[in-house]
Amino acid sequence: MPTSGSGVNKPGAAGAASGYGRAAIAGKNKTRLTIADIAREVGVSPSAVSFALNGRPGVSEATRARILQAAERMNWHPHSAARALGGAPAGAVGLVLARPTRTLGAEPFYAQLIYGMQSVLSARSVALLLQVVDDTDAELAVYRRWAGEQRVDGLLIVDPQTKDPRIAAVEGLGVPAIVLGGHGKHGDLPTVWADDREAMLETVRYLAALGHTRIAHVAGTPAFQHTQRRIRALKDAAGQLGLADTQSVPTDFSDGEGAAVTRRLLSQPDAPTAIVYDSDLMAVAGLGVATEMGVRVPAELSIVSFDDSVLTRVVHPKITALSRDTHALGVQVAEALMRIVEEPGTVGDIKAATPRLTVRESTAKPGR
Amino acid sequence: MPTSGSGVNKPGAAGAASGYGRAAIAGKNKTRLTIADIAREVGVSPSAVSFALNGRPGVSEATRARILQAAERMNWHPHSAARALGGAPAGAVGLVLARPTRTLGAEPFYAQLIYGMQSVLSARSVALLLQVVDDTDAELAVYRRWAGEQRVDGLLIVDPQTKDPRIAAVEGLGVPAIVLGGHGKHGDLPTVWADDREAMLETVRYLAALGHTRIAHVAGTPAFQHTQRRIRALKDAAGQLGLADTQSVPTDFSDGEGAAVTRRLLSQPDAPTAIVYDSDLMAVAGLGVATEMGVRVPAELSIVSFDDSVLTRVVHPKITALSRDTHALGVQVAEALMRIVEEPGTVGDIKAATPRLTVRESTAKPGR
DNA sequence: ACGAGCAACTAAAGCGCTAAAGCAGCTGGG
DNA sequence: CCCAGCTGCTTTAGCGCTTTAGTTGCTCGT
Repeated sequence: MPTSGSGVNKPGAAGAASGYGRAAIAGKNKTRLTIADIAREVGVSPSAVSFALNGRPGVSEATRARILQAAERMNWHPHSAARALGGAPAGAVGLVLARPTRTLGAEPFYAQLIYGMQSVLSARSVALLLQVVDDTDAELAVYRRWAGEQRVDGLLIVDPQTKDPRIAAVEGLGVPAIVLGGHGKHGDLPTVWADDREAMLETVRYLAALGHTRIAHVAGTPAFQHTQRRIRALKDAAGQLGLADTQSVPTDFSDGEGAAVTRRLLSQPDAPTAIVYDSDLMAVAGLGVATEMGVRVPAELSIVSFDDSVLTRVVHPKITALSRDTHALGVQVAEALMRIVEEPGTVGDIKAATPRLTVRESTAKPGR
Repeated sequence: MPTSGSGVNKPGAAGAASGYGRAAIAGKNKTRLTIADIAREVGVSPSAVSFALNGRPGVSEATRARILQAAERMNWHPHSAARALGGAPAGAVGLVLARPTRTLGAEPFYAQLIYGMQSVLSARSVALLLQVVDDTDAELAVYRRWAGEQRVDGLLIVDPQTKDPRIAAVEGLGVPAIVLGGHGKHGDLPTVWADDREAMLETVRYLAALGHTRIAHVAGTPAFQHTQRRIRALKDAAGQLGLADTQSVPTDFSDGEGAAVTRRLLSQPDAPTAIVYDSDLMAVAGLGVATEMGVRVPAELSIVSFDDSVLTRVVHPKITALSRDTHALGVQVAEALMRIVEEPGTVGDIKAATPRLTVRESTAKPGR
């Protein structure tokens, strides 16, 4: 493949079109049902059928009705490739997640997001192309391939980083795209973002009001813009409220690091009395560690999760969390994406609802 | 749309090809890079380029090299639609999940499965089309549409039910498909299945060996074949081992029902001393309820999850689970799917690894 | 009553690619 | 020395659809 040395059209690969062996091509010989079949059935020309099916002028209402009936009766569907070849959109949008595949899967966030997107996409019969890759380079290669193959009409870029090479690359490809969670530099691509800063401020204010002064933040990957925003917000809040003893510890978002960092924090001489976790999975892992170490939650330790899902509700005590409706976020993102595909240039940055603090059972006045 | 009354080609819809508004079609006027451009560049005919790029005979090695270089230099990618139109495979496989979208997302199973599949699919540059719908009717409609539109080369059917209308429907469509978890009637479609029965038997034997006699099973949806197999296995095991007091309680797999059923079970006069949950999410929810009710795990109640993921490991006590490598299962499924796409008829039923009991901290001799 | 104008259609071209058929120029066996 | 049989290419057709450019056969205004 021209892109990056390995791929579809390797010289030696003996002509595997899109990754299958050659044998596959032989397969289908059962001729498809085409527009011409309908035309024959109804007794008109193929173009008349096309007009009718697409609601375009050029056929009488009577003929149109007969054609539509015939199409329905014969269970005809337009061949997506044929349409796309004529310049029509591909009818699909793409999402690439760049993570080592084994560690993903436990985070409900993307799953929720995708399901939310689906409720918009399904309604419009737009397909979602999903790909999970290892790193950003592979992600870029997928974007280039999809763009070149004209497979997608739009892209969703997630987890924008502080200096994100994907933005410029995708802009260069000319594929409409939405950035999720960017609010800084993200080129000319519109973003759907949430006010992490405000959410963090609210959380810290609440914890401070309860009487906590030693607040720790088990953060995510510092490369992510939203992680940065949260770290900065905590620092600012600490300054405003006069909390001397706050800290943000970066992790890779995994439950393992979440647990390890918690263990470390709780072993310190001046252990924090409250911990804010950047993901619900890490919060649950942290709770597990606390339980295991005999640190009572919330009596001795308050826990807040910066993401909410069933996870925070199935454990005991139920975890206080910054909840946002991820499903609704997915809807919002998908709608923005549809919009930018249909009418490029009409979409600006969109601020999603700010995550709100849902107080459950894991937070209380600092004990002892 | 011909299929079921609502869809792409509604008469009044003014010709929205694949769901976008008409405006979208006007968009792209920047002409694509085509095979002809490469041909011109190199000074050969388009077909020579096609031969070269596909590794077919008909060009000299020297010319082939020049063409490949030019293609790479110009960053050319084949237009997927054009290829597909010529009869080549679509380069995509489809997966439909039929669940109310809001309740999904917390179950790591599908996410893990998908990520596992990706490691096979990505390597072959085969895309995954994902759609989440509400019910089986909608699922069938998606299959019909995808087949009609020639969007996918293969399908993965998950959660086979006792009398599953999808099997016959998909067979009728003539699209290669793999059934995940079927092991009963699933037509002529091959299945990748795990031996739930053996897993359940092993679990019950283990619990019985510990001394448990009152064993409850918080099952999933009875319509699913695998749920049925587990229920039957428990009954059989109870018979063999002389356990009088076992029961299976069906649920909808949600954490809510899992918690509710647990609460009910633990409130009975002769409460079970061990509970087997059909999903890790329900197991965690059950553990939460036990903790909340002051029932000590594992001292007073042993808990086993019939599915394993981070969830079972982040809580405290860590939950004993029937673990299988879902990621590996995804790999296996994707490989089977690729195989059946390439060479239909060569794939038989495949038995995946039997889930093995991973004993952690949530099981012990019945206490008091 | 006659051409302009329109409605309702058909014919044909083209999207980018693959594949079958065609066609030069060479080699080599009888 | 001639032509079968290569190799290495080009030409052409065709995938299923949309779309533009016709082509009928009307109606209508004057």
